[in-house]
Amino acid sequence: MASMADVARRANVAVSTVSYALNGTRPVAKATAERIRKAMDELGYRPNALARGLASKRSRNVALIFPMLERGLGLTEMEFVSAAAETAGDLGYHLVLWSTPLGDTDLLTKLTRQGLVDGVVIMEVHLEDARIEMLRRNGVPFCMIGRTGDNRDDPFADIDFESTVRDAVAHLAGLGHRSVGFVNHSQRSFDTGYGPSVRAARAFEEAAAAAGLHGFSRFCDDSPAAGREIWRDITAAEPGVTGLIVMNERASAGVLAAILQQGGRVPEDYSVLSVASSARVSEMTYPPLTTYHPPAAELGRLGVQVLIDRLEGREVPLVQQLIPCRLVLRDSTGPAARPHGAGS
Amino acid sequence: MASMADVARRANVAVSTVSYALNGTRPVAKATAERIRKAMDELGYRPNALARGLASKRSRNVALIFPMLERGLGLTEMEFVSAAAETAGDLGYHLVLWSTPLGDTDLLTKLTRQGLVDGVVIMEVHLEDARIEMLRRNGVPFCMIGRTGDNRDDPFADIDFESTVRDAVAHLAGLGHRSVGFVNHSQRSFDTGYGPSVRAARAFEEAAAAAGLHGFSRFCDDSPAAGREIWRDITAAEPGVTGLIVMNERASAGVLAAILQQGGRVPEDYSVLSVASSARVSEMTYPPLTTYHPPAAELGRLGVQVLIDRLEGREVPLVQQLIPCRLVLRDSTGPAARPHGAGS
DNA sequence: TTGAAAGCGCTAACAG
DNA sequence: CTGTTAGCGCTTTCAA
Repeated sequence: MASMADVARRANVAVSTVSYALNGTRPVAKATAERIRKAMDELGYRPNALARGLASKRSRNVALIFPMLERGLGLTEMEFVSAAAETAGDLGYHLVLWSTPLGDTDLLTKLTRQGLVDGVVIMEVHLEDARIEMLRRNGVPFCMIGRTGDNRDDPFADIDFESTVRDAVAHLAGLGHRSVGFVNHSQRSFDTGYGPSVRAARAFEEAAAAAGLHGFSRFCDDSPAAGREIWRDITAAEPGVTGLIVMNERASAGVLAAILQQGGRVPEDYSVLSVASSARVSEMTYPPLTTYHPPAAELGRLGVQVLIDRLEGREVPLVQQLIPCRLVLRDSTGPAARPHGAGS
Repeated sequence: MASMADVARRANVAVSTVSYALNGTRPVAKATAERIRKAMDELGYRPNALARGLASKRSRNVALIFPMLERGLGLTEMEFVSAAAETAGDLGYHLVLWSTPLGDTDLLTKLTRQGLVDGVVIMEVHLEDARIEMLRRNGVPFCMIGRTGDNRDDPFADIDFESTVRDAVAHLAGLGHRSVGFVNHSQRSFDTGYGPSVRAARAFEEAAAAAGLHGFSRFCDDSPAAGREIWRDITAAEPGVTGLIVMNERASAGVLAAILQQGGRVPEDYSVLSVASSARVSEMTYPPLTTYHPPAAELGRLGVQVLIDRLEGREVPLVQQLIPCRLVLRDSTGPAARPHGAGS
């Protein structure tokens, strides 16, 4: 493997000149630069990333802190990771994947101190997140996907759950629905301060009240079975229901199945509107779900872009960006029917 | 950030001794070792990954070569990546994600020469794959997920499509189906030598013949719309069909929808058996799909394990492992009905 | 059982 | 505009 010294020798210059030419850190005469360039590709030279990092104290690696979740990762996460990796590459960085359990601050501290990465993008941030405090304390540059409750001046990119849920409620209200339910993630996710659960729950209450309709909420485990059960529960407790907003991808299939099984029709009798569910999954159900798709790729791109901007010391304003989900109409929503699934 | 010199000073030993103690590369007196250990955690010392890598010429990083596909990544890939990252971490390695277009050998060569990683796990290997040839030529240690056509002595882990498809055919044959179709990925995927498409197609032909049933195949683009279309095509051309094996996750929903739309019932009139489709997606359809689930996590684990074994120079036999998909019974298959969807 | 010292390949003063 | 040189923090000979 050709080293910088080899290149220097072949071009008849000092190694430093090669370095300067390579990084543009200092002006180099045109002729010299050309000789160096030539020597480089005759030798197939590639700078050694480790040596460069060690000397410059900048590895040009960033880590993606990637949750190990019991509930597993979804397609949204896949899109996110994919976009993050691509963006890092485009900006001349490498993306390292750190798969860590949510609570494990110690592991994160260890990883962080190894000097392998210049900063981190951290997923699945909770309202109170010990990991964020650790990063702040240790001066590790970071960008959050999601955000803490107390956040002030740390950069983040997150889904705008508030506006998305508001839009969803407005969408159903506009179709004439007067009694609308919200199916959230599990009670546990809410209790542990999982941002989406907490913010969406609050936003739903407010939006329903503002729209003057009867709104009610349910927590629901992330599984089709739980979705089926929650529908039974809802029809028992809320006989007037005609519209449902579901922010729980796995449960949504169960809800649809339960409705059909009871002889209900979607969307003639009930409208089901999915929130923050990936395109690939929403198109699989019967009927295909009208959905607010999460901006997964945008978030991935933005997260690493913002982080790298900071690392490069650019004079950038603090980025705290909220991106709403985008409505994709499919076949699960329509004008409200009379209650009790009486048909149209 | 405390360095090794700091630790050495505090423990009253030479840096080399600290190094030896840390790596167990040379015996160190018990008392000395203890003093060093103490100094280390008083200082919160963590060895610098770059320096260590530069000096030892082993970065303890491995890359995952991660395809940038037009058709996008699925949940199977997510599970795979997740398991790979976790395994790498468990073995004391870091996983770097290299998102590269399938054909881009040059990019890969560049990345590879930077000395950031000791080896690579490469996904989405095609029957003829220029990337593999490049890795071989440049002496980059690797482990394939999938395999080339000419493969001899390179390690790989792959889904056993042959046996899986054979099992799938046997499953339907056992239920009394005599006319069975196979819905593959796109014609293009087959033509470009995408292993799963090619191997499964061949395996289906053979298994159908061996089982003495009428088998026919169709290529199908990866989308629900294409799935719907293919079903119309099939019912027109193969009126006797009662069973379908679908190795195309996105198309499967379309197939189901088209069947229902034509008034057919699943599984009473038609059995639909999904192959290599993730659990999270198969459970979303109506009815939920009986599926042969891909061993994504196992492959991810195995891939990095095998690679790291080689990197550590362990005396390991060549691993070329095929893992079959695992049958999960859901509601889309049942005993064969009389043809024409006449019902039971 | 331990130390001293020469690099690993590069960057970034410092000096011309 | 270019060269010399001292590290970056570690591993690993060589020598004791």
